[in-house]
Amino acid sequence: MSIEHIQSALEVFREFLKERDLKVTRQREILVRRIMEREEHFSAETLEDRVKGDGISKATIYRTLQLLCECGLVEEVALDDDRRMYEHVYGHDPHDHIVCVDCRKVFEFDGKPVLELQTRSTNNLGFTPVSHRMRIEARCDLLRETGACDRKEIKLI
Amino acid sequence: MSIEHIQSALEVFREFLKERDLKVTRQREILVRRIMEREEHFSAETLEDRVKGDGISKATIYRTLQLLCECGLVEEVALDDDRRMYEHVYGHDPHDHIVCVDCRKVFEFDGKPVLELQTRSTNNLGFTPVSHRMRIEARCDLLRETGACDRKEIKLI
DNA sequence: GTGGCTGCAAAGGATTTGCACTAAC
DNA sequence: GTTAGTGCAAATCCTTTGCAGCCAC
Repeated sequence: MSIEHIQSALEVFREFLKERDLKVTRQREILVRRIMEREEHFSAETLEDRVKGDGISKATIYRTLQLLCECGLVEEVALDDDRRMYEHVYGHDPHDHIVCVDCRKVFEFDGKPVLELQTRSTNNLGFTPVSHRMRIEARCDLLRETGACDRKEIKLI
Repeated sequence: MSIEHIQSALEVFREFLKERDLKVTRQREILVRRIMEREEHFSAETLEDRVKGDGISKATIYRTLQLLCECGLVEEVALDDDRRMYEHVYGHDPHDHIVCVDCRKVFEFDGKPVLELQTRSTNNLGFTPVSHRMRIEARCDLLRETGACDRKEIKLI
C-alpha cells in the first residue's frame, strides 16, 4: 500500500478516535502503519513481530486491534480455528478466502457472489443482512499442475 | 432423531472405530446417543451438561468429539468465535447458518447455493473443493414483524 | 490538570496432555 | 493378556484485565 494510502488510512483512524474522544497515541499510529504497509493476513502474534523494537506491549496490540475492527479499517477473517486472524480492508474489494488443506496457503477470491447470496438468503427469510464470515477449504493440486496462478496468493503465517 | 436413526448412527461410529482398531466404550456410546437425540448445536461444555450424571470426564468429551468429526457424524460449525461449536450432520441436508446479531438465535438455511458457489469458485481457480465454513450475521427484526417464521429456528446455548 | 492509555503481570477460559489405573477385546 | 481409553490434574495457549504510572489533549 502506497504512502499516501497509509496516510489516508491513518486519517480515517484519527477521525474515528476523535469522534469517540479517544487519543491518538504513538503506539496506535505505529500499529496502523505496520498493518497497512503489508498486504498480508496477520494475527496478534505476527503483528507483535512486525512492531518488534517499537516497544509496544501485547496488551496494547490486542486493544488496538479491537478499535481498528470497530473503526472498519481491519476485519477479522476466518482463516484459523486456533487464533484470531485479521486483514486490513482499506481500499480492498470484497473477497473471501480459500485455504489449501495441504499447504495451508491462503487465496482470495471475488466476494460479490457471496455477498449476493448473503443478501438473497437473509432477505428471503426476513432478516436484514449485516455481514458474513466464510472460508473454503480446498486442495491446490490442480492449480499447481497448470501453473495458471495469476491470482493473489498469500502464504499464511 | 428417532431411536432407529440413533441406532444406525451408533452403528456407523462402531464401524469407524473397528476400522481403526479403536474400542467401543461405554463413554463413547453414551456421547453418541446424547448428541444424536437432540437437534441442537452444542459445545464441549453444553455436551458435558447433557451427560451430567453419566460419569464422563471433560477430557473424554474433547477426545470423543475429535473422533466423531473424523468419522463424519459430527461437524464443527462457525457459530461462535470463543469456543468450538458442533452439530451432528447424520441424515441432515447441507445447510449453513445465520446468527442474529441482536438475539443470538441461530437459523439454518439451504446450503445448496453455497455448495454450488464453493464448487464454482474453487474449480475456476484450479482447486479441488473439500469443504467450507460459513456464518452470516443478520438482524431478525423483519422476521419477527411479519411473524413468517416457519423455518428451523434454534436458540444458541 | 484530567482522563484516557500503556506496560506489566496476573487472571481467565477453552482445550490439550501426561500419567497411573481401568476396561475392551 | 495386550492395547487402548479414561479420569484427574496440570499444563498450554490465546486473550483479557487490574492497576500504577504515563502521556495526549
